[in-house]
Amino acid sequence: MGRQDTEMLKGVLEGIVLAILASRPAYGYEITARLREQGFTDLAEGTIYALLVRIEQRGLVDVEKVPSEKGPPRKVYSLNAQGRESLTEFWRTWSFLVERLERLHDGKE
Amino acid sequence: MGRQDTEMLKGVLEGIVLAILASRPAYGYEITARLREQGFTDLAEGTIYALLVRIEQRGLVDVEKVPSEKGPPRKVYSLNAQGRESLTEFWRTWSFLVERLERLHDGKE
DNA sequence: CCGCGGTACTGGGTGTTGCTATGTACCGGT
DNA sequence: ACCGGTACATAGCAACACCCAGTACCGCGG
Repeated sequence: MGRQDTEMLKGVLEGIVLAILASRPAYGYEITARLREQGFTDLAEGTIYALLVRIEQRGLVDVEKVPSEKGPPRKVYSLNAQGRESLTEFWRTWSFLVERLERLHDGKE
Repeated sequence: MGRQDTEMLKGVLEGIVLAILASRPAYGYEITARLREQGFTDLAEGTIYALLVRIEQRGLVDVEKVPSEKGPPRKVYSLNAQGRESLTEFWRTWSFLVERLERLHDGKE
């Protein structure tokens, strides 16, 4: 992926992470790995950690430190009520965008 | 629209403008007005002008100055070959994103 | 036993982008 | 003569994803 793609991720990536956490709690390293498997091959590791810090500071997630068998303790994030609200809001905005762009793609205006 | 929305526009807005120019040439003031009509109510005027300057510098559009009946001359932008290529690339990335997010929304992973 | 690779998190600095705010300029109607 | 709508330009700001380097913990092979 190139320059344009990384710009397009802005804002969207947060929604993606919230959506992942909505299905079940997860920690940074795991999220990065999963996203890379799912096609975001160039995703930088530091990006996810920074994003997690941000959404934690905004109170969208709860954090629990869990010891790992294979390295330093994991910070497991889980979506709380405010996070679910934010996710709903994200889907609303996302749907709006998708709808607008579909119209543009079909050349309706 | 709020904070999240403006972040989500990043990168996408360029694709939107390219798509608009693909259907027919247009000038900045006109593009801003059209986008506002189509739901991007909070779109700042300066944003479009800055964006047009950028895509011009990257050689994606051709520019022609056309006198207006109601004000200063318009700078009419039209998509050139390179711009069409860039637009195709944009749609490819966009489709990828839409596909990923659809999967997340349907809770498939 | 010691380095090495995999796991896991952290932090500083950079570039791109959209927003805010302000300024310039042209025109017609009152 | 002024005001509002048309039309463009730009300097400064904040947010975000990136790059890069560092820290730390573990098990394994030499």
